[in-house]
Amino acid sequence: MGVSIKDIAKKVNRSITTVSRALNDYDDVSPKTKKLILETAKEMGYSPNTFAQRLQKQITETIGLVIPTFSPRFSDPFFSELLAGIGNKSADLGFDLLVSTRSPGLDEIKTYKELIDGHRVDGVIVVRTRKQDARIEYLLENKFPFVAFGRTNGEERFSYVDEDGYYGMQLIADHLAGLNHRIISCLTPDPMLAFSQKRLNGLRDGLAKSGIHLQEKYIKNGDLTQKSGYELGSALLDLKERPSAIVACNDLMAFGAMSAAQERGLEVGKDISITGFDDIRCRNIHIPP
Amino acid sequence: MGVSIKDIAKKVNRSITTVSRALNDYDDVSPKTKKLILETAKEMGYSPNTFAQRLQKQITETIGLVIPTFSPRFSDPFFSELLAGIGNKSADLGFDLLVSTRSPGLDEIKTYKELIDGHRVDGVIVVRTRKQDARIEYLLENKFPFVAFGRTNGEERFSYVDEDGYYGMQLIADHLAGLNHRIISCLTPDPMLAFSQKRLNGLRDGLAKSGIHLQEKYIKNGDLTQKSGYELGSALLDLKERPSAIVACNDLMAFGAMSAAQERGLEVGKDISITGFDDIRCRNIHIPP
DNA sequence: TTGAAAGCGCTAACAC
DNA sequence: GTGTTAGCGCTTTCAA
Repeated sequence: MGVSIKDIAKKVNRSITTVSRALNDYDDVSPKTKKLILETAKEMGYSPNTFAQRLQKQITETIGLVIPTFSPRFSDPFFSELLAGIGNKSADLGFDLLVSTRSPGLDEIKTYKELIDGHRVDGVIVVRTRKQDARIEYLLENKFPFVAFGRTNGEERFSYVDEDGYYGMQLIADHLAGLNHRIISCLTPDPMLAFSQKRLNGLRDGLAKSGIHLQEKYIKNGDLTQKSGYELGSALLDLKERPSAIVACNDLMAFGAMSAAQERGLEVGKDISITGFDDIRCRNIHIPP
Repeated sequence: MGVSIKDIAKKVNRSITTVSRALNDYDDVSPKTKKLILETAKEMGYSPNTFAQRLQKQITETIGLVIPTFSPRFSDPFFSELLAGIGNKSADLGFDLLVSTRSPGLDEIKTYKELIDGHRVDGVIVVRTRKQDARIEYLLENKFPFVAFGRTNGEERFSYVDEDGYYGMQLIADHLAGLNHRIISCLTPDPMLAFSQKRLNGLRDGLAKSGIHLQEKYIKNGDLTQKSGYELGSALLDLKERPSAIVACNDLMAFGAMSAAQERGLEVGKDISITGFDDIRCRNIHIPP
């Protein structure tokens, strides 16, 4: 094990109390002693035992993040950036980030239980909020601090960060209506995800304002991957009555749909309109001519 | 705070020692007492304070993972799957996974220092090994347990998990030579990455066996992204003497190069050969006709 | 300005 | 089989 305040205390001939105070920059330590202690500490390569500190202070300085892995959304660049953002900010604030990856279901809830009951984290971040979210129910029941990325279905009993998918989709609807599209299709994610319905509703309502009806058969559920976008896009484009616009609920599916269109000799942006949602980095290479 | 063994001890009228022993399933506790204690514990919703346990046992049951974020390799599906694999396995083994995201450089090393000196982790996983790797030097110097994903430059002073990129590229070289390609190009990642050189050497040596010389001007450094593959691929395809094959060091760059080829009216798999490396999931949608 | 002592929740020698 | 005691490394009253 490493150097402890006890070792420092012995070396400088002071009590561990004084050492602790000096180290924590209390002002009831003489400048001289403080200086001596600080120097000795550095010299001896001291660094505090996190667990001892946390046990004593009864806090963890740790944020929990359980990543749901069931759909490949996990490997979405959007998600990676989210993780990087959370990771960097946590580190900057001096918080540890405790990450688990679990598939939705019992194991997932069990992981939350362990984090909470074992006092391992001060709070958690819930990502990929679902319409009916067992994780959130559990946290709410246990009055445990958390922030969700995405709202659940209209409820606001907790803190969240979210984008306005409903409004965003309306903008898209307006844009497409302005381009005189009549048959418009939509690629949605797993309907269980909270943002799925919001975006779909936004599109539906937005189109309705322009007198366009979004037909059920032109709505396809995918899993947010490029592959899914390609497959569903292909299916849509092979319909007798082909849609003239494809609205994808995320960028990755939009890319997939673009591939499908190109494969059929369609020029994206001219013969067909395809929209995404996220603004991920690699979009540039897919900008239509 | 939650229930402690003290609370249980009081309730069942036993010493905390006995409670601790019962909870840890020692066999010097009478079955009756053990049963009573276990039931009471469950009833009271007891779960051990992880920090107290760790402080006492002097272990952390935690693995550290510092993700380098400087290049977008981070949002590579390949990398996401790696993370999911590490995350799931850690959880299964009862280990916490402490994740930081830092750009290579001083902050990164500082983060390692903090993890190690603060006794926060039992060991770390080093990912995206570099040819000259300050992280590994630091860990080696401090004799701290770690495993690297990828070897450094030929050295084997530590444990690692790695693929045989040299051999893999030779297979590719053989394949391309068999297709009678003469001008072959290569898209590499940042040369600072350990696997970069291995793969390039494998390709170079493999081609040499078939009497093909891999020319320097046909080797382009990118950053492993699709965008990078697109840009470098475009540059290569716009050369007067256009290569008939593009060997990308990862799948994402290969996809980018494919887009570049398609944009120029080339049919991938017929007019030009393009190879990747990784076997990421979404590859399917890019299978040439 | 400093130190002694208690205690965070737990485990583990050592007695009885 | 059970309890007493010490101690992991640290912070924080309370006295001096």
